[in-house]
Amino acid sequence: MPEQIPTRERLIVAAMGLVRAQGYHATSMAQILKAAQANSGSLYYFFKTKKDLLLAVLDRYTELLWPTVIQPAFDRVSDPIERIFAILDGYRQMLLSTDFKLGCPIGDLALELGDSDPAAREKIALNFRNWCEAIERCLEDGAGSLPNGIDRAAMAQFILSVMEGGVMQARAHRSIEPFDACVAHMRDYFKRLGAEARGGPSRLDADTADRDAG
Amino acid sequence: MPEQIPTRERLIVAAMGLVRAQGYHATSMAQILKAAQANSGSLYYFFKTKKDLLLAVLDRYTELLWPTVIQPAFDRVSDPIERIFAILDGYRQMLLSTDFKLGCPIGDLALELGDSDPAAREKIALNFRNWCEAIERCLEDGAGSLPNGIDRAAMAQFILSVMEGGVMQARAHRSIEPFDACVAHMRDYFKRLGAEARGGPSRLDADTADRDAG
DNA sequence: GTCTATAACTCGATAGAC
DNA sequence: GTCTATCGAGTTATAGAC
Repeated sequence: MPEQIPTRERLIVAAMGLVRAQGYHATSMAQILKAAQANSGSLYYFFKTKKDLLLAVLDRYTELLWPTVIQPAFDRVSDPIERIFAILDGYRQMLLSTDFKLGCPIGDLALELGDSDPAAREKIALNFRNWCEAIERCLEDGAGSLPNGIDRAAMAQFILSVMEGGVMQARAHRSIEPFDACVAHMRDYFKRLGAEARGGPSRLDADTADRDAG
Repeated sequence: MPEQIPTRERLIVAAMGLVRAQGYHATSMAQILKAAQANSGSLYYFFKTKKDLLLAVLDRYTELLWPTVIQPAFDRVSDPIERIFAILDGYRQMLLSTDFKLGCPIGDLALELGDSDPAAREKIALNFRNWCEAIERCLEDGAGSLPNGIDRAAMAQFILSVMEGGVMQARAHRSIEPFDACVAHMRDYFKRLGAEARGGPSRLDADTADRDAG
């Protein structure tokens, strides 16, 4: 972290890294100061409290979502549904490259903080909403592979939940298997949704129609 | 917490409640002592460190899984697949009854602690494994509603991940909607798996067969 | 097993010079 | 904006009497 970078920026980056690796409460201001090579006076010049620094970190994550999580996946893949799986694969690569030490920083904070700080929870929810919006865009662009009238917002929430749960399980077991199982079932689910989209919307809704077809 | 309950037990129960509500690092030994109406000397007579108390709490969760999470759901419902959804509904009721303040205590600790304490992570993983085993039993008993040769362990992992992710999202948004969206999609997925089980395993694997049927 | 007192340290945050 | 020095409270954990 070279010296020409502004102090405020060094503090945010240092806090981001430490909070992500250790959690919020487990990270001390002293650790952040050391990592940022800054002094206590500077930190409290920019941020009134530790909580305010956390809020700045959460704002930074909001800014970083598209350039670091969404856009790289979109650049690699053009098919709208495959873009969703490219985003998921980004998390997979992170799990592997950090030996399961790092997960989703927003998910970590969501569960550690709960509702203890309403402002932080709001920013966490905003990060989740933005993630879902990116997925919704993919679902919209890939509507041809989905049944008509599907609730894309609910589907995006489902995909986010599967990702967060899969990352949690992979870290807890220090194995990529649970995450891969989640993605595989997600793929299977998409396949079945796609089959309905191609075969007509009423087929799977009625058991009799199903038996007639089979 | 009446006085006739042994001190060691009061300490574990107090720690369970506080850690669940606030997290591990945010909970101090002083808080636990006050809640358990015990003194520092007693606590450190039973538990060498704060971490050891946490391990005892995690052991307690292992003991409580069946009597408090699985069995009540099994008692309410007899259909094997519906038992899975009864377990999920237990988490739904908890979210609502606590106004989204409490989630899954194991999931919370999994993300807060990460791999910072290997012994704790192992016990967390054990709790997840036991949860999955209960689900696997349901999948086994309801095998008639599922495609032949489905990987039940992977499916159970998927269901646990969906639950954990759904609980996280519901708490972050202080709304039951994300959780309900997860359950609804899980139901839809089961419906489609059941349709395949009834209609034959090859139907959804081949696009041509699908178009012929529709 | 339980009690009080406290050690030894770290915490978040502040003061005030520069 | 940055520095050093430090405050007061809170932290985990221990000592030693009972």
